[in-house]
Amino acid sequence: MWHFESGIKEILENQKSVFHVLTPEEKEELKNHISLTNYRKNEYVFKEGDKPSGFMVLVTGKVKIFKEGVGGREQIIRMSKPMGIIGYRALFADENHIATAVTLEDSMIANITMDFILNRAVKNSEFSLLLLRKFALELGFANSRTVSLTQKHIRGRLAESLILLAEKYGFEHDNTTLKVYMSREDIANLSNMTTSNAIRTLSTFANEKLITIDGRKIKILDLARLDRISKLG
Amino acid sequence: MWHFESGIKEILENQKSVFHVLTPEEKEELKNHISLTNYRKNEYVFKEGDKPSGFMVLVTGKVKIFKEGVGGREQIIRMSKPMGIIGYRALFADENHIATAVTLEDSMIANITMDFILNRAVKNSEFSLLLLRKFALELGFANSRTVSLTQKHIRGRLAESLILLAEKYGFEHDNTTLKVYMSREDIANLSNMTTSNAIRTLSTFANEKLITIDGRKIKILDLARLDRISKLG
DNA sequence: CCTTTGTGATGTTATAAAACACAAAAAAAG
DNA sequence: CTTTTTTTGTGTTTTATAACATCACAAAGG
Repeated sequence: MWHFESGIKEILENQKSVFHVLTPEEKEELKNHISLTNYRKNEYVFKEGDKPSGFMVLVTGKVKIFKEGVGGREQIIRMSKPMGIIGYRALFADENHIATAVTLEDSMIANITMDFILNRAVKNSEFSLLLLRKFALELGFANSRTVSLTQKHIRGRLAESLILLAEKYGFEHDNTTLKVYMSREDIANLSNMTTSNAIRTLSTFANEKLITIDGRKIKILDLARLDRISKLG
Repeated sequence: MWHFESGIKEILENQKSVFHVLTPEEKEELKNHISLTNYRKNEYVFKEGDKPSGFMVLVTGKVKIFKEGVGGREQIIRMSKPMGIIGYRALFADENHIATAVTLEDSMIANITMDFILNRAVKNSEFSLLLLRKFALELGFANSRTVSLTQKHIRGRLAESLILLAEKYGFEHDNTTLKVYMSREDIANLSNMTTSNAIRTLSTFANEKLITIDGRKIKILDLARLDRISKLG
């Protein structure tokens, strides 16, 4: 409802936005093809099976993207942070969404018409290359995750998830508290385990002084050792 | 050693080749940036950690692409067939390879310089869009596989792999024999299970008249039921 | 204020699949 | 043709983790 102007500015100028490589003219035109929407915490952005509405950029907030598996079990396949792009896979594959996006906190999301992306942006080869790079990185991430989630043991998977969250969202000013607050269930869905096992293993990690837990507030005490646990499997 | 000319022609003109969308001039120039190499069965095309040598197209043969996981356990993340592109993820991500490619049979592979791709091909927005589409489809596949491999039980995973192989490589003239001959170990590595369990479960499937096995020759007798087993988990 | 609902915590049991062990058969090498 | 190596097949044991069962506590709602 507010901050819309600064949201547009971010999308156009922020170094981390894919659109910052556009020419001034292209940026000007983009303004006519953008709409911004505010979402409250735990709102659906799109659902598995939905027809994609456009190319989306998360302006502020956090979003989880998950797939529904056997017996409704959710697997979080990606976490998005500001200036991250979402829903673009389905657009370029010309398919419906194969995953669901839900906000983790209040968020603002920009929706850019596919028409603009296809008929303007992609004509700019720097933009194309940047998108190709985004896809390549995400594909690499997905492939690595497949191996981790299938082969690592529970401790390794949880350690990897904690490191992932630390790298993605960073820390609060104390430099140890994870700047993301997820339910145990979400942590479990990110790490391919049951909620009970996420809770149990987090407790074990706390006992081992790798982390401290205070509700949803997680402090990383020993990143090096978490890393070893993750790499070991 | 032979068939090189027809190999080039395939790459330029086959509808399934990404390069068929290039203009005649671009195709002409591409000829100066291609090299063709023959590989024998079970040869490495590239290894995890290698610097990518170029954009590759599998002209003839079959290639498996796998990642090494915990304790050296291999996970096959992709199977490639003629006109499939390989090694492109690392190029666009500007990273070293994160997976290893090995031929399943004698194969011919074209290597196109990245210089040509970046400075010529990507300027053609139809080509860019096609590549973006390839990436989008592969990412969707990877995400779906992550969920299948982590959540489905052994029978479901094996059934899914058999269906995958059938869709990818098709059947011999009898319309039932899979047109791909893999070791039990490879089937296991594709399906995230141990070799023993792949062998055992294949035998079970044969007993249930879902398939017949004769060495590495697998006949699919009841695709519908395999599909149900796969979907059920 | 009490009731309901959601989340977190922990112990117990059940089970799917890995790990292990050993043959037999097939393929490759000498 | 024999020997060696690789691949396939099968039974047994072990183990990691899901499933289940409570319980405690906090938050939300009437």
